Amino acid sequence: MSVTQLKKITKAPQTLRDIVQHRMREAIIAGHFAPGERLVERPLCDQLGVSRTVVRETIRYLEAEGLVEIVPNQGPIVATLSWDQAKQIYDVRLLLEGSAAAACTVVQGRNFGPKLTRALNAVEATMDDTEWADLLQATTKFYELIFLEAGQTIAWDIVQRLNGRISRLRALTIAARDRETSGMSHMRSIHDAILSRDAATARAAVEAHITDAAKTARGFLNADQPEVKDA
Amino acid sequence: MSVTQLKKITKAPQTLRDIVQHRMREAIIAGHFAPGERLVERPLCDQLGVSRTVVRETIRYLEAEGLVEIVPNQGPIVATLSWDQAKQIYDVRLLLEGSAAAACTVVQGRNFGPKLTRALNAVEATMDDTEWADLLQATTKFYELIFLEAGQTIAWDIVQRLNGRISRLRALTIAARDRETSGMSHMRSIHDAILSRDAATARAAVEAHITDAAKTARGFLNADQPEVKDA
DNA sequence: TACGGTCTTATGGTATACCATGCTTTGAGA
DNA sequence: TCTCAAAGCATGGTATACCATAAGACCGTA
Repeated sequence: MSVTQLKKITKAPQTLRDIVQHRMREAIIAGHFAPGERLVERPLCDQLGVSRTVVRETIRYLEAEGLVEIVPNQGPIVATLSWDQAKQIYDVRLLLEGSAAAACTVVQGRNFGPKLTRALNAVEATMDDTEWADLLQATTKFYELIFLEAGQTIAWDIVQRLNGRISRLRALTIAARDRETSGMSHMRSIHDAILSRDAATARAAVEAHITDAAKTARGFLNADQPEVKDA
Repeated sequence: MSVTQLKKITKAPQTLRDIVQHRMREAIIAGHFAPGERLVERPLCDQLGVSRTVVRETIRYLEAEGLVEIVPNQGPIVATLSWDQAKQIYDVRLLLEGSAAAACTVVQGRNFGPKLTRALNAVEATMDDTEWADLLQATTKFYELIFLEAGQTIAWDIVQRLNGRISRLRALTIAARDRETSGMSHMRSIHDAILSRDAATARAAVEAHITDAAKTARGFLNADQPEVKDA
């Protein structure tokens, strides 16, 4: 391949901001920062080895993403998550992912089936991993395939952003192994329904998957912070 | 009310960033900047009378919102909108707004009816205004009531953000007066269905409203930029 | 005249120093 | 021990200097 030359020309203009953004997002999602924890600029600069400008811009971006909140006269903190918010997020995912799966049954191309099957197998393969991040990534890839095949890139962006906000919950639900087996069976149902082009069943399977995850998550979140956030 | 005292204590910690952010967002949404137009930092600093830092952070935020795109090695431009993207946005709105209206039929409080009626009347009142922004705002308020009553604040955030990205289209569709009357009748249907707690009809009315708007928008966008954006 | 290489310039990107403000904490005095 | 003031700290905000790069102008040569 002459990709080498092309790569050189189209060389990744990955800016420092992008790297820092990615790193911080990952750090928050991975739970490296606790929710509510303050994100003090200058220490972050030291840790990351970049200037304040970069950190500040990154924080702005993550604020817009909902991963970071700004406390007036105090600065940025890692966004906290109430059960009410989490429930709303699961509700939106229910709509978007259900719709994507249904659309996918109609518009899927001829080589989509094998790809989806491979993705499902990848999920199953990571099931026994000790590293929960791998399973999370495999699951993400599975859904990404569905959204992209349905041509719903914007909805996928929204879902990904929402997933970032409930990443801690997702990690917790994954840690619950008993749920995983049911999660796996749900995903198999989704896979089968899509390949047999059964829109209604596909949507139902997705909704079952998410409802199940939400139910598991609720237990954790209620135990975590039982107090109700006022309006 | 002792609001005065409270106001003083809780005095708006509105930072410069917030102001600039708001101003620029409004400017883009109002069409003051053309899509694809470059947002050169230093001139913006001069125009707004602020430093580059503020402008840059604002641009990061708007980038995350999807209002601004970054062209590698060139800098930020006002986001462009292809018909495919617009269609996706209308599709997501279809799901979220339909769902909100349906939920609203169930959970609405006793004083919600009058409020919704007032909002509907406000829309009708602005119908003859020359200023399209007023009608847009009244329409927004109408839907906001529905989302908040349904307790779907996150979905409302998403819809608002999406609306920002298709603001030009919304302005154009509003300029088409013939659509407005039908839009008004659609909103009246939504209003009536919600108040009579008829979920299915409410959802259908919302979907009719959006589908209609999308159809009108399509004409404008196809005329605007017929070329297809490559993947 | 046309082509190609170099130089300038404008812009994005980064780093750093500085000031004002508002918490928070700590310490001194009552 | 309690209270209040002052100092420290973190942030918001600003200005500026520096580098890299991309685009365009300019000039020299064929």
